[in-house]
Amino acid sequence: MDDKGVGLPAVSSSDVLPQPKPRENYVKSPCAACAIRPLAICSGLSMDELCDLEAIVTSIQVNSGDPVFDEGEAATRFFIPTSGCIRIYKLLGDGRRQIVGFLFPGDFLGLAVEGTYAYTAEAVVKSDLCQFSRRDLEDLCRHYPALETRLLGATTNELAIAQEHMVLLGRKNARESLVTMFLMLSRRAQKRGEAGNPVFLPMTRDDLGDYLGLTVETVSRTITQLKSCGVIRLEESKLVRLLDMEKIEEMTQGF
Amino acid sequence: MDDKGVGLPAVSSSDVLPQPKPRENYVKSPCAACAIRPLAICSGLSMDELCDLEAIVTSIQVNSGDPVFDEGEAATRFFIPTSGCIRIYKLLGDGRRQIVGFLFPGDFLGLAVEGTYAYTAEAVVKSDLCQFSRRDLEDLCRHYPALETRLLGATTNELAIAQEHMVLLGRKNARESLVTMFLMLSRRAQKRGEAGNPVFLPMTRDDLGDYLGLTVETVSRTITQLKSCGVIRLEESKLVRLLDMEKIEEMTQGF
DNA sequence: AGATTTGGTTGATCCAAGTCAATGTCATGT
DNA sequence: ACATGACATTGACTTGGATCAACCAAATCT
Repeated sequence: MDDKGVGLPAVSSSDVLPQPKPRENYVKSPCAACAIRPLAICSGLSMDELCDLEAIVTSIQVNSGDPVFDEGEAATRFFIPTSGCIRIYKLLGDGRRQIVGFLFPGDFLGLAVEGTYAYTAEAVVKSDLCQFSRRDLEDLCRHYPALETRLLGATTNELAIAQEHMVLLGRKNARESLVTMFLMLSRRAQKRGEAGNPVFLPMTRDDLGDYLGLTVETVSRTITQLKSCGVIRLEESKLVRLLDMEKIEEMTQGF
Repeated sequence: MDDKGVGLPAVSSSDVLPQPKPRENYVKSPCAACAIRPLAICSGLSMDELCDLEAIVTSIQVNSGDPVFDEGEAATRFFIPTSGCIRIYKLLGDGRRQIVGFLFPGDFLGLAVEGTYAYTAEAVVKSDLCQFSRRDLEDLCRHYPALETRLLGATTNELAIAQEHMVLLGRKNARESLVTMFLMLSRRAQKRGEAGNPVFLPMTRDDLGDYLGLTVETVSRTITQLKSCGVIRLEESKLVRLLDMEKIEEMTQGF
């Protein structure tokens, strides 16, 4: 659920939590000064390596609702969000949508199967991303195997999050699912150096539903329910205060 | 869903499909002669590399129902099944179980988060596995970066399968889920050089349910339903003949 | 051969979440 | 200030899959 240092190649989990700097309005910053670098696969690189990385990166900005890439598109680019939030999802033929993940600063985006993206990526809110050409990044991996090790660690981490998500989708009820998601978002925010308690939900109720395998109505009703039994409080529609952590942990683990 | 050549580091998908050799009773074979090597991360290695790999591998056998490792255990070992079938799952506090994957010959097993296994692995049927010490494998990756590239490719592939699984769990109904699973097992069997049409299900109905987020009863009823509408035929209780491929593809894609 | 266990199927009933529909609440533009 | 449209909430009703309970068949044990 929460992202941890990871992988087959032992990645220490010590290099997390940078001093939290404001990172809104980030447009084009040299990697060396990047506030979210300690969170991303580009952490732990030498100055030389960092220069080489800087040489191949460009920065892009996407507005709320804009696509980053579509499922099935040729996977020529690789991204690291530096601000905002990205949703990645897959569609069924009749329009049913399953959101398979939300990405935040320091996560990565763009792994491909058979040369094409396996899902669609869209901005949940206005977001900035570092963009690499896939070829450039492959070349860099060949020079700096440590980069590939970090990539493997990050992918392993994604896989663990995906497995947690499967448990949620397959075996948890609406209450447990929502609470699990709130706790997960809280922990991820903390990893990024943010407060974590009033949990900020950048996405709509509809997005929540499509992430949790529920409908909007059920999401809305279940939030109301969690409020009335004192587990959470809504400070604003998208700002959830976690009140009873004991109960929350318990629900999350399925007791 | 089906496993494809993968990843950021472009892995060709050409080196699949070995001549299908009998691999039951495999006990301790040198890697050079290994029938499933073309399927696994150990494919595409030079003779030198293969020798180094052989030097660190041991072979183990597990009986039906035996554990390979448990969730939370220190992740000291890494495995590649060479025969049989392994289920990996996570449990909730009250015993609810979600199977997050089934592994077949050539797949890999043992990625860790924070140094511990994130799920439990158990044999579905009597199975053989190549076993590596994690440390040895890490060392070998340092010598042969291509090995790590293959590992990244395989992990990326796993992630894509996990995402397909999330769509199934979150957005498909019982009929669609079962059909999707049959098709997936068929395709994976074909990749391994097996026939693929009567699909062999090594696992119990209970396992199917815990993979699909359903109960045994629903699995059983839904199979009966699929039989009576002519989509499949049961040649034996664990041998499913796919009859109407057109309909099957359609159901799988959610139209 | 008979007893026990394990896995699979079927039936009756229930309920959590889905569906359909109305209404509320903002934020934005004119 | 008002119209518009996107998002959120609530209510009434339906339903797919869960639950509870038999029952069956095949494998294993004694």
